[in-house]
Amino acid sequence: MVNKTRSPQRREDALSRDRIIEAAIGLLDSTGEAGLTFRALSEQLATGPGAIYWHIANKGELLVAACDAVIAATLAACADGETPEATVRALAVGMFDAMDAHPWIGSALIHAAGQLPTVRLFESIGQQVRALGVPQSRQWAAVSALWHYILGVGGQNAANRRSAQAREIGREGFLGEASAAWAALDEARYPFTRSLAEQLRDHDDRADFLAGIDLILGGIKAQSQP
Amino acid sequence: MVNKTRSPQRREDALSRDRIIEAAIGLLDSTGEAGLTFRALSEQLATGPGAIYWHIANKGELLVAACDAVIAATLAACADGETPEATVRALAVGMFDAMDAHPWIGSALIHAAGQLPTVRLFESIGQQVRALGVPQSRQWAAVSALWHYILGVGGQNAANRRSAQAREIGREGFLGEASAAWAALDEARYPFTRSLAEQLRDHDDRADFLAGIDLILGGIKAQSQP
DNA sequence: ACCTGAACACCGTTCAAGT
DNA sequence: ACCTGAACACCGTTCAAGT
Repeated sequence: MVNKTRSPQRREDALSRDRIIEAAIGLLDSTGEAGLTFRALSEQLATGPGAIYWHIANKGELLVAACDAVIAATLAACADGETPEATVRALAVGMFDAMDAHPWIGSALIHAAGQLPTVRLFESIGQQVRALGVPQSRQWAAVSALWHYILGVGGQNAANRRSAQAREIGREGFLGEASAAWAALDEARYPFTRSLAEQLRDHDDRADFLAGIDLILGGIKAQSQP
Repeated sequence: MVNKTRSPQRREDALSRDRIIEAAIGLLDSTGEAGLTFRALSEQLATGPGAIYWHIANKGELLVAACDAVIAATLAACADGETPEATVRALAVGMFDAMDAHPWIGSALIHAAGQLPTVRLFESIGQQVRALGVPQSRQWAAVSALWHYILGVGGQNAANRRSAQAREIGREGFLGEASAAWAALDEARYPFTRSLAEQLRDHDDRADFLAGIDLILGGIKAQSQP
């Protein structure tokens, strides 16, 4: 009759690392990076700010843990494609959608350099690059290009979101303003940017992201068979 | 005898937007992003924290302005190469070195989404992509890929620097630890990352960065002549 | 016009004290 | 073992008061 497993029978509402991370993700999603404070978090968990420190060392660790929970779930949900290329695309799209649903992931990933969530992602990309048949000596460059590109897009999208949110305009309003600003640039100094003003307003983030992935995949292929 | 230009004859040590930005850059370089506070800055300028607000709206604007000063100087110093490809490489290397000398630039650029410094960089890349002969319909994707890649590397390098600085180990110490961590990963779950542990320790950031640029340039060329 | 510096409303984090 | 919440040492920003 004695329960040998030492799973403690806690009150339903007991604090735990996982419950804290879950609440942190919710707070980050709903109020953005600036909205995650130990006071707001502890209020949501019906406790004091100090309680959280029993389970988590500091805010940095909390952010990395929240990021890792999302990344792990995202990578696990990415189905393998028919070809390595298709799998890379599925992985990239999965990451894009995760960063779109959780705009704080981009900057969290950058701050988590070298830690668990980045290793997960690096490994997933690396396995597919291997599967593509890229020779050893060029694997590093190939993974690095895909990796930095994905992080760059994530960071940029997150910044755009934050900017739009701060000024209480939606995606359309943000793109409209940015497009107008580009159109108003000095023709002599900014001819290229100016010419893309319209394209900026109408572009599709997701499709453009994938186009970039394909471009890099094309570069990888071109290197292998010159 | 009357001086019609209204350039005021200020005391040498009068505050100005430019002097504030200059001091901010110095503080960011020497103490990192966390070291830039209005108190530290005003102390360095021998004034009170409130004085700065007469010249600059808030901290965000200060960071963008500091970033813009560095970017403008960097782009101006990039010499044109013999070919568009060479110019893209010169531009990329210039940005890499700037981000290496001022590790805070990476995250500042990401936060400055859509503002002056990013427009400058976008324009510079765009003009070279045009010069490469990329057709209109593919210019956006090409610029976007280079752009996000450069930002991604900048953000990542900045994070690595900050991490190394926080733990008071140098670049070698940081890479040594990271390499050891990769080598200690579970072979079954992280075969790719594990296999690159040694390469991580010995790699050359700058050369790898350029390899990525070349890979993307290769992808752009491959798209144009399939 | 430009600067001063105290004051306000926040932070992350610590820690004695409780259960 | 786990939680409480007051307290500490900071922030960015404001603003009456000065020159």
